[in-house]
Amino acid sequence: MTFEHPDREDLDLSAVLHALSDPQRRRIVAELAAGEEPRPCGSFAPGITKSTRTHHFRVLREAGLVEQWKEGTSKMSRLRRDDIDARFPGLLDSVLGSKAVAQV
Amino acid sequence: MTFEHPDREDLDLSAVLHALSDPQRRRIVAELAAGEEPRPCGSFAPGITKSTRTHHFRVLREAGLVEQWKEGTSKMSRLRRDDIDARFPGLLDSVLGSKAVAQV
DNA sequence: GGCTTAGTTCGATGGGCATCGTACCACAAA
DNA sequence: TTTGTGGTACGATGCCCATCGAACTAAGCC
Repeated sequence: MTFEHPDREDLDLSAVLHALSDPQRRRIVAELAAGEEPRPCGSFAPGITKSTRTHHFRVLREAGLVEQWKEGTSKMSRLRRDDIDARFPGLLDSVLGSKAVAQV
Repeated sequence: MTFEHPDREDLDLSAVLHALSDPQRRRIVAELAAGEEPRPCGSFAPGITKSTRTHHFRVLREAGLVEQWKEGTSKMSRLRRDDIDARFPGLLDSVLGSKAVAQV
């Protein structure tokens, strides 16, 4: 089963910035950017409820920041860095920059 | 009369990203970045009400994106590009990049 | 078939936000 | 001093959002 992922050309800057404006989501994105292995959703953002996590991942996915797919019983996530970089060059790097991430 | 402007060290990434996630505010920021002369608030974002414009400028000011001061009967605004660039290098440039601005 | 594990869905809650209109304030010009 | 102009304050409206718990689903394992 797949989910709706916006095409690269359809990425909306407002949606991306809004998705990145939440500290929890920014933390997820930072973790995804750090370790390059796709990981199940459950291994992110400890301390928040499952349903809240589901919500955050949907926001990230619908903004086009992450790609998700099912693998067995868990759901994997990958950062769509290439697409984001193509549409908004430098944005992800600046948001994930050292000072910025420290502020998560 | 002055207004509360956050210090450079107190700039909050979440607040900045949230402020930039609104198309109207992004348009204001883009106009401020384009013409380097400070301009009165009223000359921005035609088509929205005065009160809405006041609201947007307050969000931008409290996020630390613009500096404002009174000059006679009007209120001038200036983009705090130096502070933003110092805290979040590359962020403003990527948000105001050609593709990005075209999407405003 | 049952149990477990990983996520989703749903409803609720509390809060914030973008927008508006109207009333108000401060300053300047006539 | 009166009038106009640029901007603020306030209240209302309608919407969206972050968070939670509880009930549910789907996939694997015993």
